[in-house]
Parts: sequence; C-alpha cells; structure tokens
Amino acid sequence: MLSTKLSSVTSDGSAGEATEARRRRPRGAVREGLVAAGLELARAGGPDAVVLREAVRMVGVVPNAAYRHFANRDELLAAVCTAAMRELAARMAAGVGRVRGQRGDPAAARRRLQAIGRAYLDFARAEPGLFATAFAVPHQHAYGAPGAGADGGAEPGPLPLDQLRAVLDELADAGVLSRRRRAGIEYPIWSVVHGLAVLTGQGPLRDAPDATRRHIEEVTSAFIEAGLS
Amino acid sequence: MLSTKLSSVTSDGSAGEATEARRRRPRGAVREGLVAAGLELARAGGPDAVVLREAVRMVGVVPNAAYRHFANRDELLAAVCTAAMRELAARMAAGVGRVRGQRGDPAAARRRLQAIGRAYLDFARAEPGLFATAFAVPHQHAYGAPGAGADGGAEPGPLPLDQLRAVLDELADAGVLSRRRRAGIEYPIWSVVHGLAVLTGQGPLRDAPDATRRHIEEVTSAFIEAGLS
DNA sequence: CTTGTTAGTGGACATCGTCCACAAAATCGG
DNA sequence: CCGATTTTGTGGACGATGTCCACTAACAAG
Repeated sequence: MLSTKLSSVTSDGSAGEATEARRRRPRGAVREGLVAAGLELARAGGPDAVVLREAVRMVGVVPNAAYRHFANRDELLAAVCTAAMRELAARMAAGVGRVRGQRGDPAAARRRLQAIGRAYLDFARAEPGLFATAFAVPHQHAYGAPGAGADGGAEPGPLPLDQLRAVLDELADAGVLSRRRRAGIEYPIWSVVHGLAVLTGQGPLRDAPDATRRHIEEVTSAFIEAGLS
Repeated sequence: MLSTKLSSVTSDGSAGEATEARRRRPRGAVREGLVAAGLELARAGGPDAVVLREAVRMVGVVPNAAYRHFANRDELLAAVCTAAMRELAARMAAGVGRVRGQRGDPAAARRRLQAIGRAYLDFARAEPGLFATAFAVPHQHAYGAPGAGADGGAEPGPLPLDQLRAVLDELADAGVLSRRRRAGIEYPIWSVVHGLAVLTGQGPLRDAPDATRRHIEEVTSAFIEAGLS
C-alpha cells in the first residue's frame, strides 16, 4: 500500500499538535510527494484518477499548498505523466539489458528487438494506468528529437523511441536490416507495438481471451519480422 | 455551429412562457439530443469534454432530465462513444467505396487497403476529439466478434475491424496475400495504423512537422506492403 | 534583529455528478 | 371519453473538485 503520506510528526518524535507542524518538511519534499501520490493514483486509475485534492490529502497538506509547486492540476498531471514515461523507459531498458550477446551478433540484436517490444507490451499489461498516463500528457511534452531530455527531472534515461532506435541501428550494423530499410523504420515498428498495446489494453480488443491474445502477438511478431527484410 | 438545442416554443408557434412548454418534445428527442450534444462536445474536446450538465444545457432541459435516459454520465458517454465509432466506420466505408475496380482485381484490392488506412488516419487527424472518444468507452463495449452489433442503435454498419477483414479477404482472394499470411494479419495491420494515428495525434509525435509526418506515413505504408508478402 | 521571500493555511466560489421528492404529460384499460 | 398508471421533466439539495484571495509562519540574508 506504499503510503506516500509524509509523517507529520515534529522532529522530536512526538506528534505535532498545538504548535502546528508547519514547514517541517525538507525542501522539495511536498512537490516530490505530490508527484509520487499522483503516480499512485495514476497507477490505480489512469490519468483521470490523478485528482489534486486526493494527492494533497495523501501528502498531508492542504489543497492550496499544491499551487506553490504547480500552476494548476494540469501541470501536476504533466509531472506525473513524465514520471510514468520514465517508468516505462526503465522497464524497457531493463528488459533489453537482460538479453545477453555481443553487440555484433545478429541473433542477439534480434532478441533485443524482441525484448523491447515484449517489455513495452508487458508494461502496458501490468500497469495499464501508468501506461495510459505516460501518453496522456495534457498539452505539450517536447519529445521525438534525438537529444531531447530538456525536462527538469533527474536524468530522463533513454526514451522509448531512442531505445528502439539503438536496437534498430544494431540490427542494421549486424546486417539483418538493410540500410535502405533502416531509414525511418522505427516509426512503423513503434506504431505496431503501441497500437497493439492500446487496442488490447483499453481498446476494443481489451477482453479478448488470452489464447487469442497470444495468437495476435505471434502474428504481430511475424509481421514485424517480415517488415525487416 | 449546428445548434442541437431543441426549440422550446409550443406547437402554436408562440414562445411558451407562463404555461411552461413542458414535454413538448417528440418521443426520443431528448435522448437523441443529448447524444448529439455530447458528440459536439466530444468533437471539440474529446471524451473528457462530454459533461452532462453542458449537454443538457444545449438540449434545453434540466440536468436531471438526463437521468431518465441514462443511468449516469458514463452511460451517456458510452452512447457518444458508440456514435463516434459509427462516424469513423462511416468515413472508412466512404473512403473504400470511392475506390473503383472489380472485386477480383489485385490492384484494386491493394488500393482499397490503402484507402482504409488513409480514411482511418484522416479521420484521426481531422477529428481528434471524436477519434479519441470512439476508443474511450468507459468500461465495456462488446466488440471484435465478427457478427457483433448487439447494440441498440440504428444499423451499426460494418465496424472498422470488419471492414479491414473484408479488404484483406479480397486481397487473399486476388492472390496478393497468401492464405498462410492472411490468418490473423488484420491485427498487426490495424495496430500499425491505429498506433500511428495515436502517436502522431495525441501522442509524443503529435507536433512533428508535416514533412516528417508524410515521411512516416510513406515508410509505414511500405512496411505494411512488406508485411503482406 | 529586521526584512523580504517562500511555502503552507483558511475560507470561499463556481461547477460538476448525482439523489430525492414532486408534478405534469402521455398512455392505456375500461 | 375518463380516470389510473407510467413516463418524463422540474426544483432543490449535497458532496467533491479545481481554483482564487488574503493571511501568516518559517526560513535566508543583511
């Protein structure tokens, strides 16, 4: 249940009552706490579930306190979205990192591509709320540019698209993917995987039986394979 | 501006004032009006913009009147989502219908597949709110089954997946697509197109320049082509 | 210690979804 | 044609949410 509520006891260990434990929290704690709380809400119910008043309640602070750290609810949501995206990126990196094999090895490169897609789908399946939130940024997010990461947060880590590009480059270097086919192929590949995640997650295919789901994934995998050569 | 507000004048043509023009609307008018109003709201701002009180305001009725036709806001939203999906399906049917060529002709079949994807992407681009709404059904929608359409609405028309299947069957009949590859290929194809629509619509690729967008679409088209053979 | 800034508090407001009791219009059995 | 019953809209209310304003305690610098 991972309580994100900051302890509202004063530093001497006793609960602060009459003297008002005000501003006893370390510097950026409230902001961080709000994002963490928002992340929990998003995990449980998607972007719409990240409601400001609930987040501040979890942090143990009054609603208006949030406005010292975010201009409005949308800005808080944006921060939560960024965190969710970072989570997805981390899972992808972990998944691809588990694949052993030298960088020159074509078979290893293939497995890494597979692992990226698998991690993406697994995340979408295991954390539907976070997945939806990662892509639900209120208005702008500045993305796509190879060297992005102009965001304030601590070390974004390679975004999904960058990780995919790296693996595809490896695939091209290993000769599995011709230079001609390499150009721009990250987009259709990302699209298939993302589309599959969305359609079988919140989408119309959401309640397909597991067997069907597996079948769909196999066909899709073969489809991508065909698209490479 | 397509006013969905029902006229609240009495049948004699004069405005009903003291006598209260109550229940002067034809049978299912309020319900239909609410869905129409909701559709306008969704068109302008996506599913979240479908707010019950605003819809009833447009119809010219008091908020509670909506509860005579829908159990709650989610049920209204579900009706709006169905309508939006129907709209998408209609555009797809129109797009594929514009393609001339006999049913046996392989080239025509190819063009029809192209037309389906184009219509899908065009709709997502021209009507982002409706597109998002079509796939934002609150909880269940019952889909996927070939002969679905157990919904109450007037003649659903072939759903997107069914239309895609029809074209793929044609492609298989024409020999463009081998029987072996045909099985289940509707899923990856739907996924690429849907994923592309989402990523370049509300997603991270949303503000890619038009040139990039065109490039992505070309590459994706080639990718699908490669996946067929 | 004074002073200015930062970060939290308290109270309020408009809006939203929803509930309850009521009344009028439409419908229907006789 | 009439009276009972079911539909369908009205009025008023409640709790929750996002956001605004004025106020004040805590901290940092001089």
